[in-house]
Amino acid sequence: MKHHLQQLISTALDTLRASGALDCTAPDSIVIEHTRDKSHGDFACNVAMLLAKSAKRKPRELAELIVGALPESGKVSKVEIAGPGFINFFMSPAAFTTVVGEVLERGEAFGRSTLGNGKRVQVEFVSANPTGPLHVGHGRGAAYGATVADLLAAVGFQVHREYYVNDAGRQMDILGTSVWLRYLDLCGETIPFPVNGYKGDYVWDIAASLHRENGDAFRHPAAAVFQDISPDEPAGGDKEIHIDELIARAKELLGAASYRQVFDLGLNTILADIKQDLEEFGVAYEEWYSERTLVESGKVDEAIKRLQAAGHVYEQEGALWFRSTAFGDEKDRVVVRDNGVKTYFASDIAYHMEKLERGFERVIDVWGADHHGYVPRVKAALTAMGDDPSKLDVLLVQFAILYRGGERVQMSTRSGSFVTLRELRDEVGNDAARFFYVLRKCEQHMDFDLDLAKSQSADNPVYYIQYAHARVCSVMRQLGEKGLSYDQAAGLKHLHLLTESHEQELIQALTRYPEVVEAAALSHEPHQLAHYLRELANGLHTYYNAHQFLVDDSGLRDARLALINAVRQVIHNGLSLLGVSAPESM
RNA sequence: GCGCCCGUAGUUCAGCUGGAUAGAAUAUCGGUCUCCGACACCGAAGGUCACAGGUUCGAAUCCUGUCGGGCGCGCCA
Repeated sequence: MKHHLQQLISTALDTLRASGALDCTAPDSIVIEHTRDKSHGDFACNVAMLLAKSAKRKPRELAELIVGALPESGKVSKVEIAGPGFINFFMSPAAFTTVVGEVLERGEAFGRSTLGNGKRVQVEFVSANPTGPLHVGHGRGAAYGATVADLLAAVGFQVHREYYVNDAGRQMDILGTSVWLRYLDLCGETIPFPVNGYKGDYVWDIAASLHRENGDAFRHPAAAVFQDISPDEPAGGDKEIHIDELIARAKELLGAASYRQVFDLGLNTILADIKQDLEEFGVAYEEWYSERTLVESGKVDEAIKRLQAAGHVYEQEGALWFRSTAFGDEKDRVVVRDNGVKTYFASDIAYHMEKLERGFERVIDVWGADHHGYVPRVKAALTAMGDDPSKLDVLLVQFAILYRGGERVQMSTRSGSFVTLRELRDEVGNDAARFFYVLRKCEQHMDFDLDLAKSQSADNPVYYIQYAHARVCSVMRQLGEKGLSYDQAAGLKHLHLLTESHEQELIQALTRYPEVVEAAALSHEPHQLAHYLRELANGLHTYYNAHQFLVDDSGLRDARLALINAVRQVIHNGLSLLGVSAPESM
């Protein structure tokens, strides 16, 4: 509908310019808005006010010209000029009612479009280090990223969902070493566990399975493990040095092959858990991209060479630095440490370089907001290598704060007392979790009320929307029980009988759905869809309370049932994009 | 100290990227089932859009400053 009006205005402007009646610059885009007040018609356009200056005309005068040049349209019943120069469109009722048939005919495809033209977009999200189970912070990134990806796919982009697996690097070494130390403990050694080690119960579990399958094969006396190791923090030492020395000792005592075996058990166990967790959450990926593969394929060295060749790398104090300040970063960044180890940032540069090499026209990263400081340096690296940094969109997701019984749930990664995504899903269910996570703009700090999310009451927006869907299904069941029939084709022929204001409002809401999906996708704002669905559900409940659907007049009955079935379909489609189920009864 | 995000009804949040009288939900108060599911509906009340300037036909929205909250500023990942 909006697109249709844009066409009309655009044609009118072309006509005026061609005839010389108007001399002005072309507008960047023609904005058609839904009016807030129905006395202003159904849609309004502000183009006359925007062009007034360059056309050197008064807005209202310009509006007159445009309206005079508008081509005929069967969908428009009246056009008015109002206020400072708004062009208000009143649509004919028939322009809206055709949507009912469209929804029923297209079914699950209604709302989908080819707007994206098959352009390849990569969406990378979650990408949590496989050093432990996902927690509720990752959950928001998962729900948000999955929904953004699904929305983009719905409007015609070819979407590649990807999880970057940090299976190389120091944190993973710390995990592997933690597993080994717990294993030694299970072997009967007395092990003072490092402050910087991973202390979660899952590390014990992995160590236990290592011990179960290998007996004492990896056992070394505690004395040998800790001989000449610098003291840990409680003993007055540096916890970072302490853990690094323990990692080196593990590699030395175990040898490369055994160390890798312990390391991989930890990695694979946790990664399998993460994959299962996400799958149960309705989050699927096209690819799990391994950092280790990236390193082993030589991509990291290649990226550093490219920076070097471009003259943006220098050596200082034994380390290799990338001059990111030349591209707007706050300070230069190390890519190779003085001990020869490449930094995480180095693989990140290589990873993003490689993403663009794969030919994606858009690359979207969903990051936790605590990583916002990394945006300038990654973009700087792309610029330095001669890539186009504007192809990369980094979407920052704020953390959610959980509330239970009105009290803030305390979480601390340090003490290991974080709430896992799995615990959240078990407590409130997948549907509520998916919905609540995307109910707010991603850059908004969010309060997640656990009690509300699990309450099966009107207060809970998930149940409210799902109930609207179930309610339509229930009416259709009643239809059969009462021995009445429903003829969809006849219903579509009698849509003109739907003259009640509730019916008109519902029909107009249906016409908005494709616009909402499009806007939500392009602006990466799933909350727009969530809010829309709530309004649509409200429209249905209101209608239900005001009118009887199963009336004796078969024409009217068919028309009403066609309408509510169309509403049911749109609720189903919308919830499905959000990863939420649409039950037939509750 | 510097940088990024945020500040809208008692509370949680929208506000279609600068438009017409700032909207929902929730909480509070008052109504509605002999009726397709009351897991619902209707109504009332609730605001100096943090504050102060500026930009223009027009600002919650854009620019500057102040105040308040969150996060980030490693040869960690």
